[in-house]
Amino acid sequence: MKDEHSERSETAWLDAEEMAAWRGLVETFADLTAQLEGELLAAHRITMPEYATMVRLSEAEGRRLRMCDLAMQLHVSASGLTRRVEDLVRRGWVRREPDAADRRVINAVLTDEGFAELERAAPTHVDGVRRHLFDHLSRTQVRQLGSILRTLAAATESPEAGSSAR
Amino acid sequence: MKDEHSERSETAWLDAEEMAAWRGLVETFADLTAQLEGELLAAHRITMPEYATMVRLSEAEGRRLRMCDLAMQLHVSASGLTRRVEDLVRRGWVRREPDAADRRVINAVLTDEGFAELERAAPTHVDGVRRHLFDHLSRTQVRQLGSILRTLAAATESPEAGSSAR
DNA sequence: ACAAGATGCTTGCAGATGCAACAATTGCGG
DNA sequence: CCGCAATTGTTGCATCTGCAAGCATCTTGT
Repeated sequence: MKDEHSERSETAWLDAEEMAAWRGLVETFADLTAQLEGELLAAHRITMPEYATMVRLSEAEGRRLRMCDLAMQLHVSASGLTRRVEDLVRRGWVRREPDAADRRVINAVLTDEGFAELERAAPTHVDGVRRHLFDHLSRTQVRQLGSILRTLAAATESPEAGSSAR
Repeated sequence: MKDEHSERSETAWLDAEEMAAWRGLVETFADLTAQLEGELLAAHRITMPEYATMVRLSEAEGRRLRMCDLAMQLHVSASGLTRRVEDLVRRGWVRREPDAADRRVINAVLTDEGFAELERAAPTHVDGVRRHLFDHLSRTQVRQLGSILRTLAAATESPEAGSSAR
């Protein structure tokens, strides 16, 4: 498969439809996140990374997560998370607790203040997502988008056949 | 349409389908860009921002763009672009030329070496996009995605009616 | 039980980026 | 024609992030 575009010097270019879709995706996503980031920052002085961090903690069992698990979920390096949590601790929204079972581990725990802050900020974010994204899409389009994303998620997690390099 | 979630003080939460779509979008896009960035870096020692910069220049009239216009297209600050171009100049891929008509202006010009490098790197990027994105989607899905993105682009650029806050 | 390797976290350092301040140039109103 | 605001770009400073190194702790093989 994919043999018809054996790349000579000429690359297997994306056709017009794919190109437009790709460009649009990058552009749209950039705009969208910039908007959301701006609104959240203006209304609550919270950055998106901070928000995402608190969201993950709020959803975790006991509102707590090991640093390494949290880093994994947030797609950031361990060192990056250390500093981010440092900051959240300084603001009183997160507490650091050593783990009883494994003394290497530090648990990041969302404080009551952090949870309250998150409850205040969430509407801004959710409204932003709705206003900038879903309000413009039909029910059908939302379903289609969901289907597309599920397809991609499935493809990514499975053995990703198709890559010749492994 | 969609009037059932009139937001009172209670936030209009995203329903399960919207929530999944939003999360999936963020997650998928992050994975995708990380992959592409990694592949481009491994194969050509070029970062995505560098690549995007050269692409924009290559598409411009005379392969040149005023710094401010380029910054706009790339969604970066003027200062950020100054440093990025600095680096590309150091690598011989971009040249800086004062503008004859407006002496405040510096034109960033893609050099022949830069263009050649871009021609070498583009296949890696394009293949990545195909492999990680379009190969997993049906023709119909690509069309749907394109349609969704066009809808959003149109909504973003027009007076964005629907926002109660302005 | 012990040594070696794996795992979890932090810290030093470097790179990328934005904002504010600044300099140079242009354009516009009177 | 003059002066002042707007535009264009660069530099200083702060922030965020990742990688590599280092330390502490856990796990595994023998």
